[in-house]
Amino acid sequence: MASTIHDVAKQAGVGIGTVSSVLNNSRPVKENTRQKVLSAIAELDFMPNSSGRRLSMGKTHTIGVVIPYFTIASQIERLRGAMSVIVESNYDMSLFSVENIRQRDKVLQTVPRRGRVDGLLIFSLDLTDDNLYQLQQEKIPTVLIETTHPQLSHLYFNDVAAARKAVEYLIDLGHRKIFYINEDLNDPFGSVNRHNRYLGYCQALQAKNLQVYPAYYREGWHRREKGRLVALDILKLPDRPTAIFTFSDELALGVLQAAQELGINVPHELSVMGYDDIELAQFAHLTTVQQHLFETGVQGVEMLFNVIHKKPDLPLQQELPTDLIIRQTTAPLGNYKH
Amino acid sequence: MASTIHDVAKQAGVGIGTVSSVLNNSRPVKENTRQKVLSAIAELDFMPNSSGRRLSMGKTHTIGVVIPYFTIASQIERLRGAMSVIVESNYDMSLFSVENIRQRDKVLQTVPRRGRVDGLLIFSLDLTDDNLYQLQQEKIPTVLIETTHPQLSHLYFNDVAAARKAVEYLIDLGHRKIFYINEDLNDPFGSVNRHNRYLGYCQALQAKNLQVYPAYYREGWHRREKGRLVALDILKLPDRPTAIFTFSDELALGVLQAAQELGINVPHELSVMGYDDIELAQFAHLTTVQQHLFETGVQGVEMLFNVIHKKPDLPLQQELPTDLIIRQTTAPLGNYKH
DNA sequence: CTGTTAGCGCATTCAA
DNA sequence: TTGAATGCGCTAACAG
Repeated sequence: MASTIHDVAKQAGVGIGTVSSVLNNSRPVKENTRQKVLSAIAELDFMPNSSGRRLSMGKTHTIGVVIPYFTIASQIERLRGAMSVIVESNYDMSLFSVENIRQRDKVLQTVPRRGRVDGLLIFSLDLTDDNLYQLQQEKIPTVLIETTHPQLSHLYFNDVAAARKAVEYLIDLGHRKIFYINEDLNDPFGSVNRHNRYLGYCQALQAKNLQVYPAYYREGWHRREKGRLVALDILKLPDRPTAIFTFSDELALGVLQAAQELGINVPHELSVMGYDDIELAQFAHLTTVQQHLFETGVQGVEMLFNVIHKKPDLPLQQELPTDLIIRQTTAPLGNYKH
Repeated sequence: MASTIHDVAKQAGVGIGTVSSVLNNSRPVKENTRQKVLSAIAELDFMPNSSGRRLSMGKTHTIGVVIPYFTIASQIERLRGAMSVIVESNYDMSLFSVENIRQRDKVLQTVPRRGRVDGLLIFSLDLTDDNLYQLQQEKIPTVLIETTHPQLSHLYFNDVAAARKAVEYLIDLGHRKIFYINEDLNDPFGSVNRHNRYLGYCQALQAKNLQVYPAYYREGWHRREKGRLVALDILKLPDRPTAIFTFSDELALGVLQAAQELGINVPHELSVMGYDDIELAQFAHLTTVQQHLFETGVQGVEMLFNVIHKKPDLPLQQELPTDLIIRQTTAPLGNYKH
């Protein structure tokens, strides 16, 4: 049915080696025979079978992208960035969504095999020793995004510094009662950045000689609704905060919703600071920490191509910048009486 | 390096045929030898090479998903739905983003080949005759979503009826000056649904004995910003509309933004009706036509599996329901004076 | 410059 | 019940 390299060879009256040479420019071919081959290819509408080529070359020309919590807007933004590079290369993108530990372990022990993908881009997943062992076994080029690992190439953010800068900004506005709503520290996929952002929060307070009150620390899940519920709780306190910093924009959007429901004016009665700068953040005029999500995806793929083609001895590591984006959910303390 | 079926056979002291039989349960194996094979597999941490299996079986166990305008929220929602099914099957998902005609033609003439994917899921793309020809040539199972084609399986919406219902709702609220902001009718990827929704708009007016004014028809692009610009234009008219219906939620969000800038109260001075029900629509309390985006992705993959496994003679076709979601951007006319 | 051949790793048929 | 041989379509080494 679909024609093969043999059909082309026969049609052109040459051997299959010559056809292959024309296809891949792998060795010089006399112009005359090249033309014969090319027209045979055109007549038969031939295109080399991908499976055959994969097996023969031992390459898949496929990049696997592993994404936890595919429902999160920030992950989609990164994916878009990664896609924009891959679509212009001659690689395919295979997508693996991971929503729980079972799926993570299944993906991490079946996907990184020769013959499956040439390289792996892993988003926001702290790897277990078992996971790492699997990767090392097969020597599959791997790049981590938004996580670090001493033995793997990665692209990471300085979460401590970024969170610290954000909270210092709130302090400089005059705020003293600043709550932090974190994501679950027991997340199955790891919580290094959760720890780090909290650390940044603490460092900011200490740098300004303010005390860290454990009572100002709360945890939500990564859904907007959770942020709303936690905020409703906090904002009903007799001595409620004048500012809330959250682990993610999703949580912050929930906080905004809660404030609206309680008739609390943002930013005059309450400042809200998010983290991520997802598309919705702009719509909600949310002050937040920008992660350059799209750009991260782009650079992740570029780093992965580097690892695949240049096979560096040591893992590549690169820190990415973050920026504070001031919008309209933060304001100086005391501008407003209620 | 990575072990092969031969290594396993040697380790277990059997032939490779036996190992293959154990792996695929393709023929009975004596329990004793099965155990020997299984423990050899465990010892060597063997997993069959995907490329070898693909070539031998002539199947890729990969579903290709083609998505135009990967930046659009509604497409992501559908993708999530599709992913939720594929991740639990033993298929991989290969993603192909298509942002322009060049990319569309490249993808549609290189991807649907044997050895590349076993099936193709195509979102929101009106196919050209050339595109169709490519698909037919290779007989690759294909399912279209949000487009129709007599010769291909597809999942579609009754855009005419849905738009009509939406506009009739506005009319029933008392509105008479109802603008429609469409997307570009010259979109390179096709405009059947753009035509259909406009048709529904016209039908609604005619059914209520109202006239269709060409002046009430505008076009934007699919970005929010475009919706905003068009709306700014419309809302400054001396005889501005009391209601605006848009092709997409993105456009509607732009309209809301414009109204806010001009100090026009929604819904009391202006009703706004979107289309899609993306996640943001809920956040913006936008009245809209729900497309069940996630569910569409789910059903698309299920239909594709049907086509792949049962090879029906005729293309499968299924109409999907749409619902009007009333939120807070529409209100009866005349409740408010300005 | 080009035709032939030997694998790549597997599933499967044919013998035994 | 099992081992050996064949072929999937291709690339690359080998030989001319």
